[in-house]
Amino acid sequence: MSNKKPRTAITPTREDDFPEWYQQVIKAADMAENSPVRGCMIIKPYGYAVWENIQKNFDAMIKDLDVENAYFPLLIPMEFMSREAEHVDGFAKECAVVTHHRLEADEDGKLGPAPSAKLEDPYIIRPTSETIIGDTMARWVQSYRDLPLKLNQWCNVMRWELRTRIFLRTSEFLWQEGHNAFEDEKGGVEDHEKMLEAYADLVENYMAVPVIRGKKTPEETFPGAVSTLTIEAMMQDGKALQSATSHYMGQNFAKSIGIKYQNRDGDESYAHTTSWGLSTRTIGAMIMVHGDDDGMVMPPRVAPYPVGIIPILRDDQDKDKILAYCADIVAQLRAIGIRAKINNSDSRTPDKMWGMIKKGVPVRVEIGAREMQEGTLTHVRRDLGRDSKASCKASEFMQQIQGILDDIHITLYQRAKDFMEQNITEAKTLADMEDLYKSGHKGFVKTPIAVLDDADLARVKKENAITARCMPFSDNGQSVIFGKAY
RNA sequence: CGGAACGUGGCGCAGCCUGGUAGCGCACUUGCAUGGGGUGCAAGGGGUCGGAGGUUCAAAUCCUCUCGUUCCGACCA
Repeated sequence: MSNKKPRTAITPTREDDFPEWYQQVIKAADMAENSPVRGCMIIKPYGYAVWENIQKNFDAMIKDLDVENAYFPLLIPMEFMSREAEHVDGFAKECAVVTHHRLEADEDGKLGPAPSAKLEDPYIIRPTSETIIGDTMARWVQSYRDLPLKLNQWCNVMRWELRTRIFLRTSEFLWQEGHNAFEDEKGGVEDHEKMLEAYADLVENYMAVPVIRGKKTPEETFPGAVSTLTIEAMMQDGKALQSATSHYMGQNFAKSIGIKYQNRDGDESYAHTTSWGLSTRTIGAMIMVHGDDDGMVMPPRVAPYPVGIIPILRDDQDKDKILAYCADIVAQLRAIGIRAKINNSDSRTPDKMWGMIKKGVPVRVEIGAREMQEGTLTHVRRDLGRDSKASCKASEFMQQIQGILDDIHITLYQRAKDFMEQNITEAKTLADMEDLYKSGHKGFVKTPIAVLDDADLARVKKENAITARCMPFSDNGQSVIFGKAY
C-alpha cells in the first residue's frame, strides 16, 4: 500500500491537474455537460438552480437601482453591426449569421437552406444587444425628461468562440446586459461605478467570491468605452477571472447610434451611456474558488439547496416513520425560508452522502432511527468536513441553521480572501515582476502604475502569458495588478 | 484559427505497434447479508469500437478525410 493519500472523490486532484479537476467537478456535481452543439453546454438542473439564484438576487439589486427589465429580439439586423465601428472590430469575427428562413430537401433528400428563401437582409444572432437596445433608446429618448433610462435584459447571447470551456467560455451563454443612458458625464460615470459595486456585492456577499475592484488599463478597456471597471477574482490555481465588467461609453456610443435629446437649454445633446454585464461564467469562478478535491463546495446563498437531508434507513420497519420525520424537518426549514431537499432515493447511505459531498451541499443533515426517537438530527458542514459533525434537537437546529449557513458563507469568503491576499506579491519594477513569474510565481503581482509605461512591458507580458488585470481602487489608481487569466 | 493529444457500454480505461468480428474497474439490474464517509458475496443486462471512405479474404486495430473533446497559444464575458 504505497498510496498514502486518502481517496478523493475527484480524480485528478487540483494539484495534479487543475483544468481536468475543474471538468470533473462539474460532472461529479451534475451541474452541466457538453451538448451536441459545438461549444454549447447543457446546464443541468443542479447548475441552473445556481444561475436562478444569482438572477434572483441580482435582479432585486438592480431593481433597487431603478433599472427596468425588458426583452429584445434574439436576431439583430446585420446592418446594425456596421453602425458602431468598434463593434465590427469586437464581434464581427464571431457572429453566427442567419441567412435563410426555410429548409427544404434536395434531390438526395438532404435538408438544406432553401435557395428561394434567402434573406435579403441577413440577421445575426446577438453577441450582445448593445446595438438593438441603443437603436431603441434612440427612439425612446427625446427629451432630458426621458433620462435617465435604465434597461436590463436577461438573455442568451452567442459568440462563435474558437476555444470553449464549460461555463467559462461557451459559444452560447446566459447573462444579463444592462444599458443605461444619462444626461451628462457625471450621471454615466457614477452609474458605471454603482453597477460595478452591485456586482461586487453580488459576487462577494452571495457567491462568497472575494474580488478586486478596479479600473481596466487603457489597453484592456472595452472597445469604444471611455472607462471599463472590473471585478477580478483569483482562482485556486492563481489565475484571474474577470467576473463582471461595467463600462462608461461617454457619448461615443450615443453618437454612433443616435441617442440624442433636447437638453434643458433647448439644445440637442447626446446621451452618456453605460453598459454592464454578468454571465454564467461566474458559476465557473465559484467552482474554481470554492471547490475541493471531493467536488463542489456551494456557497450557501446561491446553493440550490443549502440543506440536504439524508434519511438513514436500516430496515424497512422504521422507514415510513423516519421519512415522515425528515419531511417534517424539511417543512420546518422551508417555513423559515431555507431551501432544503431530502434524498429519499433507495441508494445506499454512503452513496447518498458522497453524492451530496460532490454536489457541495453546504449542510448535510443525517436522520436515522436514533434521531427520530430523540427528536434530534445530526448535521455536518461541507466546508469543514466530517469533523464538524454534530447533533442537536431539531428545534435547536431551526434556531441555529441560519447562523450556520452565514458562518459557512463567511468561512468560504475568508478562506478565498486569505488565499488571494497570500498570492498577490508586490514588485517595485517590471524586472522584479518578471523575476517572480520566471521563478514560477502563480498568483497576481502588484506593481506601481509607472510599470505601464515601461517599454519592455509588452515583451514581459507575452513571455509570461500575463495581462494587466486592473488598477485597483484600493490604491487610487497608483498600482496595477497583473496575472494570468481565464 | 495555429500547435499537440485524444475519441472503445453511463463514467474511467486496456486492446491498436505485431489486422482475424471486444475486455477491465466503477456504475447499473437481481438475490442474500449489510447500511451513521465510498459494504461483501453471487448471478446478470448493456458497447461493433465518434462518423465517412479506402486497403484487405478479414479492421477497434493500417491509410485518407471529417466531426467532436481536451490542453497550449492567439482572441475574447
